[in-house]
Amino acid sequence: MNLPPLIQTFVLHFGEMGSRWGINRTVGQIYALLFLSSEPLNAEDIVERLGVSRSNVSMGLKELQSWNLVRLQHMPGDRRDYFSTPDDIWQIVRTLVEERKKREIDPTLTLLREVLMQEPASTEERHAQARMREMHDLFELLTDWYADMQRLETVRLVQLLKLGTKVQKILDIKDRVFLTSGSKNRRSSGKDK
Amino acid sequence: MNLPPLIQTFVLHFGEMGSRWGINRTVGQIYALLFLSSEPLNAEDIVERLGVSRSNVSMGLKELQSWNLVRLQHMPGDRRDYFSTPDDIWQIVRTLVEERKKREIDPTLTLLREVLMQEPASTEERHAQARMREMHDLFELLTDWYADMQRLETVRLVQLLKLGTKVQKILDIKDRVFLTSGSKNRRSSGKDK
DNA sequence: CCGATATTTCAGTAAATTCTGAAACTTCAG
DNA sequence: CTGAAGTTTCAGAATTTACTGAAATATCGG
Repeated sequence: MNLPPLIQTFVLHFGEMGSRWGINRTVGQIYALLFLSSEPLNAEDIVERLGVSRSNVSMGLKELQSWNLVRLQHMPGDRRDYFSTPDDIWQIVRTLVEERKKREIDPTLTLLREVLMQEPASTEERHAQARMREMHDLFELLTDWYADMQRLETVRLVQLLKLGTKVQKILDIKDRVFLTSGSKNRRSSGKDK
Repeated sequence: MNLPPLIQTFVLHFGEMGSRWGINRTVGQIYALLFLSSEPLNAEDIVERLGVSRSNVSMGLKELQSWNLVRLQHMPGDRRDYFSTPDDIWQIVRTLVEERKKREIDPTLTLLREVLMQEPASTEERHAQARMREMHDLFELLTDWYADMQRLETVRLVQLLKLGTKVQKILDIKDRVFLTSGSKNRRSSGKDK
């Protein structure tokens, strides 16, 4: 591996982290390298820097493309493929979450819906179905919320995240403003440190 | 594998899903089984139902315990260990997120902070550091937000998630309410990097 | 169409992970 | 203290996943 120390540290770390996710070490390293690079890299560049085989890089890049995590581009007068990551890191997060949802959450939701349609044949199955419904409802709540968030512009999304639970206080204020006529619809006042 | 069809479908699915996360098939299956079960199971129960070796179950349970994802309990007059998952599915989510943060995000944040302390030795390293700072700031924003959410009671958390982006509208209303006197105390817009 | 360059595929191997059975250890009742 | 029941550990086997080099395929300028 042929990298400046600072970059190497990061690349190795992401290689290991990749293993914890479904992604393999090389794919993690390639992405880390592209993420840090100021200009797009071609496959041969990556081979040199990471010291892995050309075919391994080819497969890794294919995998990253299937995740929509890299941009493919060309340099004038050069027919090699050059790869880079989006400049906007939030775009990366959005894509990552979207793809994981597509591969993990959506199939699970489909399966849960199917299983919930069936008639339970025993007490045991009845209880299991109740449990699955809890999971289904939770997943649905989360994906609906996620769809909402994904729709926001980044600036607003960041605003909202920065607010954190302060949003609760604002909701209380809103309640007070709109409930001037003594409605019973009050939100209880919580303490948030 | 000796399970009612409905339960088996779910258990198999979670086994495969487990592989996509860092977790192995058996561990995924064990958890799925415990999650659906109406009463706690001992290791031998799990062996029978999943048809895997006793030692495999033992290791799987150890792994789940290290994630704080199972409750260990005892039945009167029986010295075998019985395992179950929390009744409250939100508790499971909280634990899962907490543990993943501990294993994946926190070490990465530590590494990023260390690397950001160093003096870049080249233009390439300088650019890489800038990139790492973007990532650091993003992770920090997300973990701060997460800490806030983790602090909320479940009922309130669900309220908030259900609101989704409607919260935005309320924020706008709040702005209007508080800016009647042309104050400059507006919600800050954009990144403050 | 040719040859030069670039990329992908793929079969075989290497490496890593998972799983098992046997042995070691622990706990507890008598 | 003994032995039965329960649990964990661990070395090796089985399986899965990752990686490589060589061959096949694709692309393009001339």
